[in-house]
Formats: sequence, C-alpha cells, structure tokens
Amino acid sequence: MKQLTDAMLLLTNLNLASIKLNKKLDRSLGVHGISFSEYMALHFLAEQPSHTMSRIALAEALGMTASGVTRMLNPLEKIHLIEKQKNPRDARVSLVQLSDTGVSLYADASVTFKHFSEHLLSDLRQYQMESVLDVLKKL
Amino acid sequence: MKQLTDAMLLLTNLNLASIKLNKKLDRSLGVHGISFSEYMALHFLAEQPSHTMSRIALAEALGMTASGVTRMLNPLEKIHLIEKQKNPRDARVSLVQLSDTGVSLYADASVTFKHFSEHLLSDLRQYQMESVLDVLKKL
DNA sequence: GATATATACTTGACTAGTTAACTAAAATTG
DNA sequence: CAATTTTAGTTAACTAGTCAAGTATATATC
Repeated sequence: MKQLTDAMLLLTNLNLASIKLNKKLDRSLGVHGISFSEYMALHFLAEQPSHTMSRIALAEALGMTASGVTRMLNPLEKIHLIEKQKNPRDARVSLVQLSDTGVSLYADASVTFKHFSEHLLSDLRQYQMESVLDVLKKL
Repeated sequence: MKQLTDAMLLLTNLNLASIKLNKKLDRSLGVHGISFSEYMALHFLAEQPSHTMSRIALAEALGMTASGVTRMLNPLEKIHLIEKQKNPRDARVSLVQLSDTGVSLYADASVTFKHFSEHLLSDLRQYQMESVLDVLKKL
C-alpha cells in the first residue's frame, strides 16, 4: 500500500499539521508564559459564567485524562492564574476557578492568538471554514 | 474575549480533534504493536523507492526533531522493522531502511488504517476533502 | 441503614517527545 | 591546505502527558 486513499491522506496531513501548529502556537503564546494547552484550559474556564469548572469537566473539554489536568493545573495555581475551590454539595469535587490575574492574562493571550490565527488563515472562504469544522466534528 | 473568531475556532477545534484522533489511531494500530507516529515513520520510509531515508530527512517529514527520531527508531530497530545503513558518500549520515518485516507490517497496518479512516470519514464530499487539505497546507 | 459500587480526584512509575551540549565528519573560506 | 563553520546524529536532563493503583466521598441496592 504505497499510496494512501483520500481519507488516509486527510488524517495523516491533519496529524502533521497539528504537530507543527502546536509548536508555532507554543512559541507564539510563550510571550505570555503559557503553552497552547494551558491557554485552552484558561479558555474553557473563561467560557463559564462562574469562571469555574470541576477538574473532570475540564479534562473532558481538553480531551485529556483527570491525571493530566491535575499535573497541568499545579503550576498555573502556583503563578495564581487559577484558584482551588471546594464544592459544598460534593466533597469529592475540587473546583478550578480562573483568578482575576487569570482573566486578564487570558484576555492578553487571546489577542496574540487572534492575530496569530488570522495571519495564518487570512483569505479563508466561508465554505472552506464550514467544510473544515464539519470534518473536524466527525473525528 | 469570550467568543473566538472563526479562525481561532478552527485552530482550537483542530487541536482538540487531533488529540482525540491520535488516541483512537494509537488504539487501532495497537493490534500491530505500533503507535500512529511509528506508523507514520514506516509510511515515509515505504514511500521511498529504496525504502531508505536519512534520520534528518525522516525527522523533517514527521515534524519532529532529530533527537525524537533517534529515540523513536531504537525500539523499531530492536524488533527488526528497520535497519541501520551507512552512507558511503557521507560518514555522518546514518540511513534508516525499512526491513522486509517492516514492509510487511506496514502493509498490514495500512489495511487497519484504511478501514479506520474510511469508517470515520464515510460520505465525505470531494469539495470538503479539498477544502480541508487546502486549509491544512496553510498550517 | 449497612454494603457494594461508582465517581472525583491524586500519585508513582512510565512513555514520547523536547532542548542543549556534545562528537564526528563534511563543506567553506582565506 | 589549515582553520572555521555547518551538518548529522546522539545523549543527558527535562516536560507534558499516560495508565494503574490508591483514597475519600457519594450513590445505589438489599
């Protein structure tokens, strides 16, 4: 099997693109002292009206394990971007809350991310956008 | 910045999709004893008429560092999927060659990968395919 | 209401990669 | 052609994640 089918080609190209993209994004967001996956964590917290999520919910959103989230959040807590809260209804749950510092760093990093992504995807047609989002949903 | 622009949304969705895809592919190819990134290495070797590449060329193709390639290839050499060759023209170069076992395992794994990708991307329109490949090229 | 099971984490041991420092060989330059 | 710089690769130390086992609490079952 020397030549890949269209579907195989799409998946291999997607994998390669994502490896390269991650590296560029890590470098770009590095000026704010965070990696892209840390940015994604801040993003999901910022999306919540309460700026709060359980670690399990965050793990699910990030496509990571609970264990991975525990390890990722430790340094973010040390630099005070997030705070630990207890859930009064369920003592097992350790809620993660975006701090004021976290909100403000997220806003700054989002400006960087916005410029980065618009520079990379300038002159993208609406139908291309829709095709890509549609396909990504299937994965 | 609570809502992402289209370009930002595309990149975050792509990142998440790729994390999940990699896990599924690793599980799927696991029956052959290799990970998806190992499959990709075998793929680039199989593509060459000589089934041979330098480690630097392979690193470039995989979007990894030379160091990462060294570490990835060690176990593949131990299970005899690849062999080390010298380049008589340049003693710095350590050529990587797909072995007969490697060729045959790559063929088997490709069948699995083909089924996997076609199952995942069934009923994909040609224009969607093209849109996605076009966008991925920009990254 | 006691017992069993499920859920939400955390931790230790591991894996797959990175960067930075190094060696050896090749190519360039004066 | 000697000296310098570049290229190919490896290795040690590190980082970001995984999985499996353990703890504590909550939920379901009898």
